[in-house]
Parts: sequence; C-alpha cells; structure tokens
Amino acid sequence: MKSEQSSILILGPTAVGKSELAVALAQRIAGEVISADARAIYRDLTIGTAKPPAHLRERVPHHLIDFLDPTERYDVMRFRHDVLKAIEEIRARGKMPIVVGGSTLYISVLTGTFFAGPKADPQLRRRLESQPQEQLRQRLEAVDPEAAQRIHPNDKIRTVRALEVYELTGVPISRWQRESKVPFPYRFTKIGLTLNRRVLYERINARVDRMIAQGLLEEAKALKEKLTPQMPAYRTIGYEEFFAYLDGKISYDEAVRLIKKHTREYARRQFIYFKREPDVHWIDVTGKSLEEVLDEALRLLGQHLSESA
RNA sequence: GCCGAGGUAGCUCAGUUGGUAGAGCACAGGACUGAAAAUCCUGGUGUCGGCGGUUCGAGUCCGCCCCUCGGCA
Repeated sequence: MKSEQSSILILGPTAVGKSELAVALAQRIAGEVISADARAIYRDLTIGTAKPPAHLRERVPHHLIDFLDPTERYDVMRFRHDVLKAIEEIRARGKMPIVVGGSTLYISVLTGTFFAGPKADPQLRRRLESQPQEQLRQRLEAVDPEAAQRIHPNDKIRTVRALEVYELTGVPISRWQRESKVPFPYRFTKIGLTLNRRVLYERINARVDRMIAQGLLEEAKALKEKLTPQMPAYRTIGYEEFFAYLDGKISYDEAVRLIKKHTREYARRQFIYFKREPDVHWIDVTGKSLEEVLDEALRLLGQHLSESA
C-alpha cells in the first residue's frame, strides 16, 4: 500500500443522500469530493444525473464531474487512472479525498483488484456485435469454456468482451482474470448509506417529478441532437425514456413511469451489489437528519482511525 | 330499512359445466472485473370476507352473518 492513511469512500444507492453527506463531511475534515459516477462525468447531462447542485459544489471542490463530452466513451480503467491522479493532487494539498459514488464497477476498481488486460477495441467490438449471439456463444465455449460457464448464454455484452480479450491477446479472459490482479494503491475507509426501501422508492419517484419540473425533457431534447444509441451516455435513465417519447415510440406518461421504474430497479441492483462489499461501515439513514448522519459518520471515522493507530 | 353490484396476491381484476387459483402493474432474490444509470438470470408473493351446509371434492352451489360502493328512502 502506497498510503499509511486511508481515504474515504461513501457508497450507496441513488437518492440516498451521498452527495450531501460528502460535502458536510468535507467541510468538517477539510476534504475534497471525487465523484464515482459513470454518468455525472458528462457535460450536458445535468438534471437527470442528479449531479451535486451548484450550492454544494461551491462549498467544496468536486472532481470527475462535467469533464467529458457526452459523445465520448469512458471506462473503468480511465476512471481508476483519474481517481488516482485526483487523490494524489488532493493529498498534495493536505486535504482528505472523499470518493462518493454509486457506479458499482467503478467502486470495485477502487476496493478490489483488476486484471491488466487489453482495453476495449471499438472496431473489433463492432464486428463482434454484428454477429448473432448464438454464434458468439459457440465461439466462446470453444476458446474459453471457463468464461462460458460464468457468463450467461444471453449476456451478449460479457460474451463480446470475453471474445474481444481473447482475439486481442490470444489468452482467454478467464486466465487473465485469474492471473492478473492489480490492486488499487490506496486504501479506503468505507461508509455505506442505506435507507428503508419503501422510503427510498418514494424519494426516487418524487425526485423524478422534481427533475421533470426542472426541465429534464428540454435537456433530453437538446441532447438527442448530438447522441446516437451507441454512445454510453445515450443509455442513461431519464434520457433514454424521453428519447423514446420524442421518437413517438411511447407516450409521455409512459416515459415518466418508466424513468421512475428504471431508477428504482437501478437502486435495487446497487443494494444487491454493495451488500457484498467487505468492511463497509453501514449507516441506516432512515428518519435521520443530515446532522445525525454526519455525526455517525464522524464517529465511525474516529473509531476507525484509532483502531488503525 | 329496501333494491342492486361487489368482497380472490400489495393494487386493479380474471377464474369455463365444482377438481385446493392466474394476468397486468407493483415487488423480491441473484449474477456481474475495461459499456456498469450498462448487460443478464430467477421468482406468484394467497385464511379466494367469515361461519355452517351439500359433495369424494367448494373461489365456484345453498343458508346465515360481516364489510364496501351505488340507488331508493
């Protein structure tokens, strides 16, 4: 480990209140916020991604938000690199890095290990994608039976990725994953926020209504001009549904209903994914004020520091 | 009080001539390593309002009771 002192990681489902806690915490302990959000990275996706609002970003520096054009691609290893850089800069200023996020894979790259395989090759990927899944599956079973066992026959994205790695290196992805484990050089004290599901779902529904009142549809309309369905930013909850509405494929009411439903399903997946993250200090924020949550977080951090001292 | 209509899953409802129940929505469990707000898999969750009767067998037929909604008073 590169650092004797760990950074802070705040994780949890969408709409649980991570951003507010991060800023409150940053103000108390002289920290800076690093976003771990695969959609907040994009400019022009503002309302629908629930980026921390200006009044929070004025109080504390935020990193990895609004720095990429939505037509561009980004990936977890670039994220890893960018976080590393941000942490080093923040530390050089004598501040505490506070990573905050909900993007599951992005969290994993910081807390676990990753394999140092090849990055995505757009051309090869396009070629593979154009083939029927059944055929790709057969090929995967032939070249990497171990991966085929883990990847569901219908999961085209993982099938394509596995074949891509094999094509590029001649080594099956399963072997890469087994033999190449690169850790992240910094440790984190992990704070997880959780909330009664019912309450969270109501909060999500209300937040979507608020986004719409703030002009989500207009933002989507403008964005639609420059995005194509192949771009990751196109597949963002709150936008993709409105794109379908603007194309006349679904009604307005249906689009709104789907935005809420998809956000709830997303939150559920985050619950499930984060559940297995080890060593998380969980705080149930149900019925608690920001001050109470902050106090609990500070207590946990104090405890953690004295334990490791 | 009388006359209608109705009480079945969390909600809205379907349920043939009696064979211990199923759709939509909602929801739940899970997978996941360079697209992750992505991608994929699995699951019906039930005193059929209650009590009794007929029957080998009742959500279904009969009786009584309870509740809800209309209409008339």
